[in-house]
Parts: sequence; structure tokens; C-alpha cells
Amino acid sequence: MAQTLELAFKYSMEDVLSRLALDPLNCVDLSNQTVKIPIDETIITIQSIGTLHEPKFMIIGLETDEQYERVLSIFHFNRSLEPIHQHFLGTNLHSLFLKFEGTPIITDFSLYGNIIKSIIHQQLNLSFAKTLTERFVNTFGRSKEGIWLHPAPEIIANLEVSTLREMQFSTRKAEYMIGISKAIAEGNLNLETLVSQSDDFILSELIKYRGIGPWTAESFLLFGLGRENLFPLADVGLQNSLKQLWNLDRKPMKSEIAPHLDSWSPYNSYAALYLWRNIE
DNA sequence: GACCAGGATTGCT
DNA sequence: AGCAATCATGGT
Repeated sequence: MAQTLELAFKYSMEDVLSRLALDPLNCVDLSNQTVKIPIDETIITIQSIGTLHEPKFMIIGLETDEQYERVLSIFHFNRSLEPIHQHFLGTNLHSLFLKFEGTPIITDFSLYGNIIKSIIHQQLNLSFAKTLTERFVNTFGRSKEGIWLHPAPEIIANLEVSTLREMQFSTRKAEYMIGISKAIAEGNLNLETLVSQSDDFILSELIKYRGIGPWTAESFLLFGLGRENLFPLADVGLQNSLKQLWNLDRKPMKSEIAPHLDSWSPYNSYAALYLWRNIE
């Protein structure tokens, strides 16, 4: 079953696809402006057949209304970017929002995958983190219609630290990943039910677990749930982006960034996204 | 061969 | 409460 969708606000699918293509686990075809994504057990294809000013899409493979709603939510098709764009034109980030106009927050397809990915990315350069993520999914996940899916938490919960260690994960990362997978597998932690809670509640809940600090919890809110008002001050990528934007000879301290958050609020997540985008 | 990377924890003052 | 050491290893 296929259907078309037109948006009434500027939306850059070109930017979305090139950003998704940075992750080798995603199934992006830039020449056909297409991406395939897993929604539970169903593979959905989204094809861009419009432009920035007149965004239009073919959505192929839908089986239920719930899947359609998930697609709208993941790709930010269901809420306009216009108020956000207007908001930032009145801030010190206006040049970035002109440069990347129509760039939405895309949420990850799997909440568990989001946590795993964040733990892998902690303190590692992007390219090595990418290698580890790919190795992890290829080893423990499964492939469906050419798409690699994250393994079930139960599989990781039963691994030995040494198994991950052999795959060049640090002992600590291995402990973190197995620990959080156990909590999920045993039912102590249910990521899906956190969706209805406030940002602060989710932060405090996730940080209880070993291996999840402020950066990982904020990343879950931002890229897992698509919450709009997060700015991970601990992120070196954001620090480096601001260093470049503000022409500093060093990375800005958290105390130098914090005063700007009020002017970017309630859309701090977009400030972060556009800053990341500017140094990719 | 340092030093840094989409940090977090532990152990010390 | 706050700082330093520690972690593994690829990239620069």
C-alpha cells in the first residue's frame, strides 16, 4: 500500500537523507531520494518526490494507521518547522537557520538502539564509534530486506563482557551495555513507557543506570523521543561548533554557553542540531 | 608520539 | 562538592 503526502511548510528531505546516510546502518539511496526504515517488523520506504519549498513524499509498505503515525512522528512530518525557523531568525543563530532551512529533528527508529548507540559513542571519535556500532549490529542483530535491525535486549543481556571486549569494546562499555540490556530484559526499565513522562523525570530515571550520564540521557530525549528543548552542554561537538561560529581560539566553557539557552528556548534541540550540522 | 574523541565512573581530597 | 585518573583505540 502506497500513499502520497504533501507538507505545507518548508522541509529539506535532501538534508535528512544525507544525514541518515552518515550512518552505515541506514538504508539510504541518494540517487533515488529514498530511505527504507524498519517500523517494528515492517519495512517502510519513504521517497522524496518534491522540493524544499514544496515537499512531497511517497510512503510505501504501510500496513496500519499506527505505522503511518510513526512515520509522521519520526520524520517530523506532523508539525511545522516554520515557527521554529522564525524564532531563530531573531537570535544569534540566524545564519545557521538560513543555511539549513527546513532541517527537522529525525528520531531514531528504536529507543533501545538509541541507548546502545549513545553508549558506544561516549568519548569516541565518530568514525571508530561507527565501526563499533556496525560491528555490534552485524554480530548480534539481524538483517531484514537489506536492513540491519538492533538485537533484542535479551540477547545482549546474556553476553559475557569478554565477548564484547574481543570486539574492541572497552570493559566499561561492555559492562554498561550488558547492564542496561539486563534492566530492560528483566522489565525493570521500560523505555517505551517513558514517552509520557516529562524531560526531567526521564533524565533522573535514566541516570540511575550505570553507564548513562547526562549526555546519554539528553541524547535519548533529543534523538530517541524528539524532545525539542535539550542542549547537551557536555557535548564536545557542540563546543567545537560554537568555537568556530564565535571565532574563539578555544572551546567555550559551559558557563559561556548557558546564558544563550534562554534565547534559544523552547527550541534548544534545534539549536544543537543546526550547530552539529554546521561542522559535519 | 602526543593528544583528542558526540562521556561516565571511581576514588581521592 | 569538586577534581584527577582511568578507560580502549582510531584519527589527526
